[in-house]
Amino acid sequence: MAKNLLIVESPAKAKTIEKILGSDFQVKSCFGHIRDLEKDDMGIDIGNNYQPTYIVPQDKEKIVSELKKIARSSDEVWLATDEDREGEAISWHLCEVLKLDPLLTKRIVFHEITRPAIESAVKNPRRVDMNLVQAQQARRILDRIVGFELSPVLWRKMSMKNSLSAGRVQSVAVRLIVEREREIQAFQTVASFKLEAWFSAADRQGKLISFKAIGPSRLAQVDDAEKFLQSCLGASYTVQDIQIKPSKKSPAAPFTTSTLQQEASRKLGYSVSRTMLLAQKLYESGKISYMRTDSVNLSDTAMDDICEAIRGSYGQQYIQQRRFKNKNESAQEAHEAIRPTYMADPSAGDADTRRLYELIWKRTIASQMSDAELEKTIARILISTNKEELTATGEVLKFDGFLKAYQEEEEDEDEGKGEDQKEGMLPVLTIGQVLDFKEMTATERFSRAAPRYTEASLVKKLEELGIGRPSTYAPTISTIQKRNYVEKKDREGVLRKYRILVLQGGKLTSREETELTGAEKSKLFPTDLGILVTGFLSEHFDSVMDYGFTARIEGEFDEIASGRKVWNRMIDEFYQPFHADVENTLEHAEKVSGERPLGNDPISGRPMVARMGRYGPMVQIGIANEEEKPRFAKLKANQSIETITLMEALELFRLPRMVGKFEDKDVVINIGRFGPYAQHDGTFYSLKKDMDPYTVDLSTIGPLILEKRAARENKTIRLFEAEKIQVLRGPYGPYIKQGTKNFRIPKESQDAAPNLTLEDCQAIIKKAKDNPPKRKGFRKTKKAFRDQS
DNA sequence: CAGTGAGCGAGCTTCCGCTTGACTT
Repeated sequence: MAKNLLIVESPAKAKTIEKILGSDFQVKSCFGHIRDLEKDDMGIDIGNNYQPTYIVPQDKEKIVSELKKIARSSDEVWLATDEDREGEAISWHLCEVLKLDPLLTKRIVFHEITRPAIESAVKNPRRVDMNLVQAQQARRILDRIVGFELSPVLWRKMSMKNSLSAGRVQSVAVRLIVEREREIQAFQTVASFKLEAWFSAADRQGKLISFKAIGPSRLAQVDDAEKFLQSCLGASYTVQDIQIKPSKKSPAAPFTTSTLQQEASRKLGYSVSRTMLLAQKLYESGKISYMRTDSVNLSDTAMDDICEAIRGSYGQQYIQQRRFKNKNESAQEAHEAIRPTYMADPSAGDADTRRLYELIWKRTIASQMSDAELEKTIARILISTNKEELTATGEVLKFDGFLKAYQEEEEDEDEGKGEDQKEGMLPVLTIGQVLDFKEMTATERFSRAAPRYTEASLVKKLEELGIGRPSTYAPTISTIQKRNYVEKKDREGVLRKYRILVLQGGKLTSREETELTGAEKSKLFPTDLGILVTGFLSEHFDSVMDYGFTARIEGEFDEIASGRKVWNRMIDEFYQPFHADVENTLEHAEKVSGERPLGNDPISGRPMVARMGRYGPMVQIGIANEEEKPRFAKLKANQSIETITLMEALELFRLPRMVGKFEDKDVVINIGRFGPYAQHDGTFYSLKKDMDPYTVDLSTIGPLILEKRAARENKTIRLFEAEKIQVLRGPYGPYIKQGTKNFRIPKESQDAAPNLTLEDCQAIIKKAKDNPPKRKGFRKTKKAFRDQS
């Protein structure tokens, strides 16, 4: 038995550290937080200075009892959780659970898993920092209060039934998307004309190449553009001035969680959750350092390793060591940047994992490489017939530097960027040279609204605002989609006409062309629900919904951490006004349904509205209390309460729809809880994605019925009719169905499913009933509790 | 599980931040 027990958060780290520390230490991991606030009564005694009640969640009981056991038989327990607010709190909870005195227990920290870092940490133990622990406790309690007081307000005041939620992070994330959408809707496109002239001249080898010069400024009206081109009729063009400017580009810092998610999205098209899943695999197999980090720092050993790799792959002249500073104020820097464990390690795993590894490898190596050196040439060209001048710009790469390994992907955030930037080489020009003119064009261009967020650009924005942490970006993005506040969608673009005026061969002509605009891929759109909930929360809880709220309270947490503020006083200052808003809203706010009048139904003359119903967005004909009952119809997936027209709404009432007879029985089409379906002979058949319930006919439904019927028969492996027992093929392999209940077949019998006898099946069912599956979650539900007693 | 949408009221839901597997019908 080892004398010392050392506890870290992550099991993968535990293994590495144990190797470094040798036989004196047994290193175990606690898998993150081991206690959390109880859920009943929020786990906070509001009237008693916000005293928290902590419990060990059910899924942590096992690890806690194991740690207790080992701690008892060890001489000394060392706490080596991460060096940030959460890590400090985990250490304190470990003290509480393992009955250690936080004032006496050794607490050590390191930011990198290297032998020198760990050996020096062990030589310099400190104690648990109770101020920091209290700052974490304040953070935890505030988040619980916000979440558990706001969510119930939504349950009461919103007109839909699903389990709505609100929180400090998720509600602001949704707000960003809702407001971006508003901006885009309100955006007024402005057209202008961009001037470009084409010339040709000889390059160094004497070969003629053509190059472009751009006009002095954009012209607002087509008349202005025409006038300008006209004024250039018969002009000659002379090089007036040439400027040569050296410039350089520097590599980006190594990856943090947020920048990795952004680049993997831009370069590889991965969702943030996919990136994190693959990164986790790489981390667990020892390929990369820890993947949830906000630090751009690299350890000294890593820097040496990287320089060695640069020397080997590119040569000494490509090395330029750099230390990057974090621009982010909210960063806690408990870990290193994300980097390969060993630069010499080749990539491995499946294609997707490999691509992510290579991205990390290249970004890491580039971060320690030389600047790229460029030479920019700017030539001013005079027009003889007017006072304007044109500018031709060329860029030449003198030394590639880090660009040899890695180039950061451009972001398409701002409008107009990119178009004028693709600069190539200019031919050799001399001052006074008269250029060979080919043509001049004025092309109509349009201003663009800010782009919709992608998952990754939303993460970037949240990080800038200091909202959320590396471990929560991906889960937050999932939550707001799962709650149906936000949808990730593609949108087809529309064709738009634009004009081009051309001056060529002494003649001015004009033509019209079309381009695709507004096409979107994997962008985040707010749903009607998201819009409605955000509007409600912003109206009644503006302080929490403020983009600066998190930054402000983080400042207060810092004051608690430095001992200048008492945690429960800070909570009280927040809680009093916040709770008053909650009470006030519960008492006075109207129920919200987002109702929007559409006009009158031309047949019945009754009023029609679009609004949020209990089961989602819908349109309604008539009013509830009238003699004739109202009629209802659900909105289609791509429609919204804010934009649906009377005509579109009337269309929706064409369901349910009889499309004819199949095998002498009626076929009726409708939309139900689980989407569009056909009903035939008492059986339901879900329509496929490409089948439109409003237009589909018997020629599509007939084959669908036959196909689903065949699939159903194919699903049955064995059938014991008398006992109502079936062996069926399911998405997770074969399973047994008795009446309406399903039973899992043990792994060892799965291959033998086609040969299972009735007795085999009954044995499996009996065994399953005797050993009910364990419930997951923090505590047993009340229902499960009742059922037991 | 598949024609809901009012209102009543039982019983339910809900947060953020640390960590990984367990396990699905």
